[in-house]
Amino acid sequence: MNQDKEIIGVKEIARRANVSIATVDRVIHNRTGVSVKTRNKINAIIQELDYQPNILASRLASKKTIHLAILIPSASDETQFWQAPLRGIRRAESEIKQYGVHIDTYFFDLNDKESFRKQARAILDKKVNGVLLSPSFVEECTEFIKSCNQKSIPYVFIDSTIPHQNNLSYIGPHLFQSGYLGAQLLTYGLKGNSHKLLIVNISKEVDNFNYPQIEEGFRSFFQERGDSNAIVRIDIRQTGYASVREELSKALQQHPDVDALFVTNSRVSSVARFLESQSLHDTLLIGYDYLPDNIEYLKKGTIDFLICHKPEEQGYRGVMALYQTLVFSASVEKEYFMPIDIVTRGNYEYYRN
Amino acid sequence: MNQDKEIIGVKEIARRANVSIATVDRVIHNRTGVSVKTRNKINAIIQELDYQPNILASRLASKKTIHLAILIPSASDETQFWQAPLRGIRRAESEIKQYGVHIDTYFFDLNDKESFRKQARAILDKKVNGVLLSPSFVEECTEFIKSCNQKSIPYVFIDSTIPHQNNLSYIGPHLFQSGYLGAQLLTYGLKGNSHKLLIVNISKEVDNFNYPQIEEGFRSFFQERGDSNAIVRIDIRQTGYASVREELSKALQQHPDVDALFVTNSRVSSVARFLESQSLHDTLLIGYDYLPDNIEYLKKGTIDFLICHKPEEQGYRGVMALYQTLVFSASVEKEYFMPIDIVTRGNYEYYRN
DNA sequence: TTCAGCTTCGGGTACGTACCCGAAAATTCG
DNA sequence: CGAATTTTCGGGTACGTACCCGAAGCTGAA
Repeated sequence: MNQDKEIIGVKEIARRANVSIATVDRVIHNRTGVSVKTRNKINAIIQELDYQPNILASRLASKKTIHLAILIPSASDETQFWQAPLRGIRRAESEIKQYGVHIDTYFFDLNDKESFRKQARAILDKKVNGVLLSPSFVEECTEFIKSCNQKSIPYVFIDSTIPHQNNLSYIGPHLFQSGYLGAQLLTYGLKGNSHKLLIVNISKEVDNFNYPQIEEGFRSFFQERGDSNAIVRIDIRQTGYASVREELSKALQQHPDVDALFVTNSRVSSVARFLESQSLHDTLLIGYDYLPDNIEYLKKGTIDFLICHKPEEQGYRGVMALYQTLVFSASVEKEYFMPIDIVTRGNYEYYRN
Repeated sequence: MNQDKEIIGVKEIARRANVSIATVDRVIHNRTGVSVKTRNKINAIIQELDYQPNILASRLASKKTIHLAILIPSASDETQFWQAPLRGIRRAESEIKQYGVHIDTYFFDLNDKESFRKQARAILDKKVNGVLLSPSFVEECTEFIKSCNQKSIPYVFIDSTIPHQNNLSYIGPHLFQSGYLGAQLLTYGLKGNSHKLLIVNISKEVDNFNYPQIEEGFRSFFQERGDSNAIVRIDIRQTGYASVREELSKALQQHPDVDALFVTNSRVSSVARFLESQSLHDTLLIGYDYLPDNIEYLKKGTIDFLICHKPEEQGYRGVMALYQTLVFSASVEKEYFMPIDIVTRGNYEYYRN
């Protein structure tokens, strides 16, 4: 009804401060060449008027383009997980490329630490204004971000994190809580409180921050309740199906009375395949990520629940976080935890990554 | 690495066509005053160069503002549900108001059809370029959108829909599937397949498209499985707690062996309150929406699951859909189904509406 | 032929901000 | 005290598009 407040711009600020537009501009961009007195006066007016710069005009007038580098694992046959963050990154790119943002993507091999190092070096060789990366290898990554710190290049972690670093933001799951939820879902499906549960960890990496946190959350749920469940854990270091089958066979021979399995990552489809081959239809199975293979077993009922942390949105938000800080100097939450989504047969059709 | 194609603009088109920028502009906007010959020549060049207008410059130079009207229920004490869509609308507004979009919000009372009519008329009296509305009252809404059709004003439905209308888009849940999921979650928590289930519908409205769809989905799950559950349904037409208590008491006296309750909307907290007062802690309870009252009972374990359709995002997307079509003539999906989210004690902390 | 009326088109300014360049004022130094 | 710096500031142009205004050119009627 009422047209609220007039939109005001640098011109109005300049008029009120009795200075030129150029001076106001200098203050806004924290450039040098303004006396303290003038600067304060202008800042006061900006505060008072709650000035919001016109992004359109700003980006239009600015000639410089912003260069962002992305450093993530390539999506392999083994797990297509990283396709999703990449989709989110592409989506962000197409939204902001007309605003003068350019994105270069660098992939590394999750089985090859050296490839990470190499790509990291390649990024440092180019002039880059910000980096979005998955800190998959702790040591190599620490080295890389040391250089970024020196050059004052902001960087954002997605999917996993390294604690106590100078990263602009971490965008990803709260893994402890995610494991906790997995335990709750299993419990809900199992009557009584003395069961045998199997945690399955299929991964080449040993020195990883992630899985321990998930497992901790998982166990803590039962501790809180004082349940007398027996929880067994197995590690499978070779990710191919053959080795998964072998290790699982062994484990189930040793513990034939397992009621439920909890797989700590997206390779749950391998486990589902095994369970199906053994006609173990009543065993509960929970794992991670909205991947085609997993969804197939979800549909059939072999997998009961998938937990998912919106990987596509992680990519999207990661890029946007860099964009926001670099273009608007906007502040960003240091830790942005993704929702812990539950995907099941009844809602997978409408799930959005 | 390589700087792809040069970005070309109207200036370049004008140069190639040997005309002025103004003429190119006329062609782009289908304005009159250009000879057929010139028009064709320019169009050919636009095609050839795959010209993409610079949105920044375009919006900056254009003086006209777009007026959007929002027509949604006011958030009452009874249910704060509509606060969430409103938040999303405000968020969208703050993003695009600098692009020359103005939003006016009109609230109506869910207990008063006349208030809907009145606000609808108010909207039609003003010059409006697009409308976002919740079609809560079928008859009144049908009348309203008839006028919109006549005036060629695009309109978007959120949260619920009226089938076979000329709406630009529907943004909201797939209700059938949502009820289906509710049934699946109950089943997962109940061993065996012969239980007594109670569907609770607390609402003043009778002629509503929504609840029947949810119930249909709910029942269809058990039909598929061939379960022999007994499903009872009660309708509570007064939404205050007193009447909820009374009706539920009656129902539970008649059916003392109820194992689980499914509440078809956000008033599940009233039911939880009743169950708690009766110390019925083992009865499963599922309902809708991420509201403070509901979350309290979720934490305590009285409510087992809440199903949620991202109401905030519905508001946000609704506004953006109108913006996209009106500003960029972008096409929009006629039906955009929201995810059917499962909120429970283990993940409510990180849920995002 | 002249002039009114119409069609077709180009010049030029504006949108709000970024930033170059040079001028004026303040400061330092010999 | 004058000159050389340095600091502080304003004018003005550019970004790519929208759109006003008026100038040609053309048509047809008197």
